[in-house]
Amino acid sequence: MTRWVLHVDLDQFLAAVEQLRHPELAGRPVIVGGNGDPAARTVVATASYEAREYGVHSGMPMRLAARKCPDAVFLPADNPAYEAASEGVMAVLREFPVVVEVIGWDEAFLQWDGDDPEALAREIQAEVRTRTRLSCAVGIGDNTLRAKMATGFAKPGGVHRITAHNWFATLGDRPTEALHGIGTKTARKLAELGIHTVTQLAEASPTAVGERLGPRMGPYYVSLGRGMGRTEMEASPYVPRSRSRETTFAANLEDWAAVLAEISALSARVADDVAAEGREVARVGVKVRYAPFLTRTRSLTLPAPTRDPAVLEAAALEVAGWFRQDRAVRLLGVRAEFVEVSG
DNA sequence: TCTGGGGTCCTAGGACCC
DNA sequence: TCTGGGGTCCTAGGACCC
Repeated sequence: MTRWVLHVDLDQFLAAVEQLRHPELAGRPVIVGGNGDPAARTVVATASYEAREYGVHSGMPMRLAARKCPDAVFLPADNPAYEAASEGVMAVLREFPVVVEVIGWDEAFLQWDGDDPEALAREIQAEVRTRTRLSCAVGIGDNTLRAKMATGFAKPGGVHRITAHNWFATLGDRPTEALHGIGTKTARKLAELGIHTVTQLAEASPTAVGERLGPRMGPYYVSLGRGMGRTEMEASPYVPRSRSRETTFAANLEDWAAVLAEISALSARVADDVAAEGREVARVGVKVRYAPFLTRTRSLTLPAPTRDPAVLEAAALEVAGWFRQDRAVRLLGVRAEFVEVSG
């Protein structure tokens, strides 16, 4: 028996859910994001495979997506529907003799001790398809990172295995940015240290990288290069650290009174979320994005933890008062940080 | 190409205390 | 009178991910 980690990743999840409940959209380019307005100031959440053929992908500005694929069907994001679909999939996964750690609507890690992980992966794919009509890719690894990286080779709908045996053969020559956890900024800093590939990162000195990228992050990045990851999954339900609400306005706010009105509205929504959570808030933060794209955040530790909506609103308004008020505002956000729970 | 919304964790500096 | 080193909390910002 060997310990395996399986990474289950649903294919084009949001678009797939929409195509299932609107069968006439099957086979058509579907783009989900924002309020469904292709001219809105937002980005693509998920594009169906048909839309991807036009060069549309997640994170792309919606207007650009509309230009690339004008005949696509544009749909607003319907989060409750995706949450429900996700629950259905996770319930199927939990019926297998595995430890399931949910890491997003469309992703989960599975911990399994056994001998034929490919067979298990195929069974899971078949069962998920039968019960939910959704298709998924499964990455197999000897830890979370390798399983997650394997999924990239399994999409769409396939199975792929990466372990210590083929880690460097598969990824050694790839740029560091290919690794889950390394983005553009970090890749650039690593390049300044002469580290361009996964193999170079694996062979780098953790201390030297730490001097440039931080005492914890430096050694962590080197461990990513070596393909290190967790082998124990956490099945206990996720406990959020914070709740936030934010809005980008179709037209910038020029008037500070309007800003304050929005802050009040956002804090009311956050207070509702907090109440649903049944927990107390320790800190309140406000985010302001000015035009063209300058973002500032300020926050405040409350004198005493609370879930009182009036106190949360007063705190948000106080923090909002610390910002400069003479520039057009593109986005506002309010965030509540919960009192830490121990254990 | 004019860049969402909802999150997490890390870093670094300053305040404050012993 | 001047100075130390360590620990903890607070805060703003950065980076990354789905």
